[in-house]
Amino acid sequence: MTAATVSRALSDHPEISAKTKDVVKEAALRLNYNPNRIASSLRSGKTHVIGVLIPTAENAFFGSVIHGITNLARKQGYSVLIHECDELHELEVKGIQTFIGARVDGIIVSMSRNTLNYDHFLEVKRRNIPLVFFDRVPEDLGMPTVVIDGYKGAFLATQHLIDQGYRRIAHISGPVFIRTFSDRLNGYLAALKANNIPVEKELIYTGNISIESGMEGTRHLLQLPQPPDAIFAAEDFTALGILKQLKNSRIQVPQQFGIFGFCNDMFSEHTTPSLSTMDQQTVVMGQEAFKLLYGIITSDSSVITNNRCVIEPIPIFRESSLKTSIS
Amino acid sequence: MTAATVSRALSDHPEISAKTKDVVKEAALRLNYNPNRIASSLRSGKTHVIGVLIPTAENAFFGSVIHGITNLARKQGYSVLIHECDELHELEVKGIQTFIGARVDGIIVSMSRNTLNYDHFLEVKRRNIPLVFFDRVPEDLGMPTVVIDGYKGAFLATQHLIDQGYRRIAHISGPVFIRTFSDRLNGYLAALKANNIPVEKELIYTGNISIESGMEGTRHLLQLPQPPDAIFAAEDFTALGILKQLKNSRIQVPQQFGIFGFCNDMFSEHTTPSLSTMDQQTVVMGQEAFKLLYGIITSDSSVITNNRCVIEPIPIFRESSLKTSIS
DNA sequence: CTGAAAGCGCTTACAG
DNA sequence: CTGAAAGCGCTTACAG
Repeated sequence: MTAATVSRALSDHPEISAKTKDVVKEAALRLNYNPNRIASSLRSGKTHVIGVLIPTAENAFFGSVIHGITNLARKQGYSVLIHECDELHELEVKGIQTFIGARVDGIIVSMSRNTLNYDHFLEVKRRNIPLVFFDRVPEDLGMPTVVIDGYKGAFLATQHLIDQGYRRIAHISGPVFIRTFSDRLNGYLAALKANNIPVEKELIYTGNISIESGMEGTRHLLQLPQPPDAIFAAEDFTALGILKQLKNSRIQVPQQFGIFGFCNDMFSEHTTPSLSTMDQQTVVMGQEAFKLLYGIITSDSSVITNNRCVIEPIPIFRESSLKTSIS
Repeated sequence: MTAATVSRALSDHPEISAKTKDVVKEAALRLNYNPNRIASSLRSGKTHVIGVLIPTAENAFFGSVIHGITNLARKQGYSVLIHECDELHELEVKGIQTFIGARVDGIIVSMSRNTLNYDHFLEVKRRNIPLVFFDRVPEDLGMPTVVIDGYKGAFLATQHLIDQGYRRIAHISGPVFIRTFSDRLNGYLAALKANNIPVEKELIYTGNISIESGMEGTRHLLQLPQPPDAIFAAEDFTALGILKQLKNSRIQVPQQFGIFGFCNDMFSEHTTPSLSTMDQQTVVMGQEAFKLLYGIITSDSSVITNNRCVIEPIPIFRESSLKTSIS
């Protein structure tokens, strides 16, 4: 029996007899034979490895997305290479080069905050390596992406605060040059408009995604001539800062003041009061990213129609915004 | 110029002239040449890939350790393959087989809770693939491990509660058949002894690492004839449950009751009051695991002397245990 | 249904 | 200092 026959038997080649397959498989098991995937990859041109490039694994969001990706990947026989860029464009480029060197079958990326130059992604495209982005996606590159509907999430959050009877609703945003945060700002603005509430520019504070900026923004908003009685925060750390500052100022949440966050971070259900927020379905996001990539890898045609997946945000109503259920 | 010369020039082989190297490197850059690492691996027998096997990436602890591993690995030119076992022994075995098939240069493992059979690890050893464990390590396999000093952490936490003036200190443990939790239980017992405090069995409640079991344990302890006035919890979710139950029972923390947790989970600094806990230096743990593995990979001798790395726990004193600074 | 042969793209011992 | 040749362990088109 030759290596060719063994190879075919182990991969269930249709032209091999059942008897031969049995003999080969039994022997493989007995001898603890573990095929060399490196050799297989070199010959077949398929590595069954995908690369995942993220800012950092030290972050519940990305950890959760990785979980979604690897779980589905394993079921389809793919292994996952992880690279972190630590928000450095240079390391992002290096990660892509490593993936190309490893001849991965596809790449999933969430960009560094500091990436403005897309040459490395264009190089991936030039080499016809399937590429999917999630959450932090490049604009106008026409590449497949998975994102959360931040506009809708912000709209729903703001509408909820209005429905709960809050009258002046402020927004503490993140850096709005980032699409993620401008989307949420726009959703907030749209909800005000839909309720015929005039937009007041002084009620919009630009923060930087941190507890400190949440506190700072709150102090700023509270000393306005007409302070707000609720804040929609662009993400949960900001919301936590708002909560801390209101406690310092002895303002009751949610009775006197409402808070709504975004992200459903680990801690948000454990604060006192617990934080209302938008869940981003992070595991689903990872799964959808892999599905999109897998679809491209396995499609013979290079034309992918549905190349944009939008995840629904799920409102999580907790104590910080439920005025009516308390009063 | 032959492929051999190019290969040598690119890897800075000492026998190649500087001029040739320059020519080759310039051309490589100009043509966007990216060497095929698969072919290189097949020939050289080194993949420069390590495998990391964890229960799940959807957990801040493991995400943080991965961060520590990948950061150091990248600096040494290694890529990281991730596999999750979802606490299933079967998937753990599959992950090891995948790593062997991928011919990784080394493997880092934190075991599934349900792993009792070590055959897959012995197979790794038999194939002389360097293997390092962290946190959840097998007993008596004599393999290199990185663990936190849970005994010491528990001792320090208990001593701190005593020093703060708490008189009856209970312990809500995790499943004590797991070494991690028996170590912490023993550290608690040792601290009591060191202070001549008699051990009372009814003050030790066995929980299951959850908010619910923290609450349940607290209810149980509070209805004792002589209830405790402080609890050292084996980990932070349990500590959070304790806090929630004490709030329900209108018991003031830390004035009437002290709480000390373990792990320094994301949420623990954001509860009200914030939770005192033991930080596990998770990033350092990942770094040490990689260092240990790298040492084995690069050592010519297979004799590794220091094959056990013990990480110091760092006490984080927060509101839930600081009675004296308040009164 | 199975075998013989070529080849994936590198690296490296050997020769000069 | 550089080249020619072999070979890593598979897969696959071709032949029978």
